[in-house]
Amino acid sequence: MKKIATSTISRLSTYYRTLNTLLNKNIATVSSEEIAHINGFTSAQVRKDLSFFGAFGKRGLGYNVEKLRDEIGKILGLGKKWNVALVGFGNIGRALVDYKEFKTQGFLIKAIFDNNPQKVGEVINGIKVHHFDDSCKVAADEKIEIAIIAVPADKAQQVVDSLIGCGIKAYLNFAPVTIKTPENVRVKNENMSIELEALSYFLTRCKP
Amino acid sequence: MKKIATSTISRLSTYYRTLNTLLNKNIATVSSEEIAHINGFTSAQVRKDLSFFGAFGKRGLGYNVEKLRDEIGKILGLGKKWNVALVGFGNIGRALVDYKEFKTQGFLIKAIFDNNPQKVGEVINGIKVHHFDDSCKVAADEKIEIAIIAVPADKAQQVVDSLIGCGIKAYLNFAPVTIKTPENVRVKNENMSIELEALSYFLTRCKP
DNA sequence: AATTGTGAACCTCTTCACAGCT
DNA sequence: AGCTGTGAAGAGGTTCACAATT
Repeated sequence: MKKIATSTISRLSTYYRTLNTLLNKNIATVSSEEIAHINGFTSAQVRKDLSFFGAFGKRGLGYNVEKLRDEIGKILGLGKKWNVALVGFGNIGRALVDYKEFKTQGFLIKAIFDNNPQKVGEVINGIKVHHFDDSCKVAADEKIEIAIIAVPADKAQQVVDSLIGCGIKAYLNFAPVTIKTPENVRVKNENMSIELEALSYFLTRCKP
Repeated sequence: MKKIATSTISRLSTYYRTLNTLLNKNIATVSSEEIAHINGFTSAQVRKDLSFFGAFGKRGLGYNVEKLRDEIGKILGLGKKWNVALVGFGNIGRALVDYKEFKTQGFLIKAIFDNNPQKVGEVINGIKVHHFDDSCKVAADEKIEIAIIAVPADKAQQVVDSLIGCGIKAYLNFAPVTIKTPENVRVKNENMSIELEALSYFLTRCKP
């Protein structure tokens, strides 16, 4: 299969969200120009992104909002529910358990792992906190496909190494370190400090 | 000034973190090859990124860890403390108040804003929750330079519009919407669902 | 001998511009 | 007439490869 840029995939997510919003407003048809304008892209970019996966519009008319939403959902694999494990039940971890957006997009946290004996056994929103030693067994039982890494930076690599051994191939990493994985494993980073530092750079360089 | 790619800036943040780690291990000198290897980049990339800002190494020897760390810190504007406001005191907001990494990188949350009267007046880690109506006054008093947006998606744009009116020019946005701003204002997005959807795409497309 | 700093080559992503449908 | 879909052109970012330096 042709390789698709990660920037294209991330824009598809944005289009998906936009189309859902339009659908809630009972708007039936939309042009690439409108989708672009809402999100600050160009219309050519929108059409090009979609063209990698097929021809979903009608020339002269635009796109059917619901149909395009569903097509993008299919591309992104959002038709199914994904079983997610949360690793690390500190501040970030606790916030993520309550983050509504995950559930609405079909990402269901099915298990929580932590090493702290005081936390093990706790139940939040019906989700049980397990000791990390049991992660492989629980991951298999719950058919976990994605792990969210919310452990301290110096533990992140070993946690991921261990979970790769349990067969988990996709990670959302909140720890501020680069995690090394084999080719067939994917890590996405959510690094809040890096974004803040980009703002710091901007404010420092771009004084009025 | 020459325009620098945002990817370069984000890698500089990574180098900065790497150099701090090396410094803690009392390592005095490092090569571009080593920095690259730790983070999964190429050595040419590391040298090119640095070259936009100056010549910090010694040919044949490499870079002095502490000196390079300080130079990158200077580039990113990390020499000073940044005063940050947190807008929205829900799940995400509460987690961010306790997020240690912000403080260690010099980003100090000085004020919290929320509309909920039950939350207004609350004090966390010595930080007071103010009503959003008072945001301009408090932002001025606390010399706020950066705002973290942790409000629901449908409120994010109006919150930012209002804060731009108070003179805040840099935003870290956790709401899953595209925020429109004038040229001289910068928004960085921290969109966890987009990253998860990229993992969903990967798992769907790249089956073994 | 080792490693930097950098122009040039290369590759990837974005935008243009227009033929082709509706 | 209006808007999509797309090859080609353009812009931007990354890697190469080597002269310069310690």
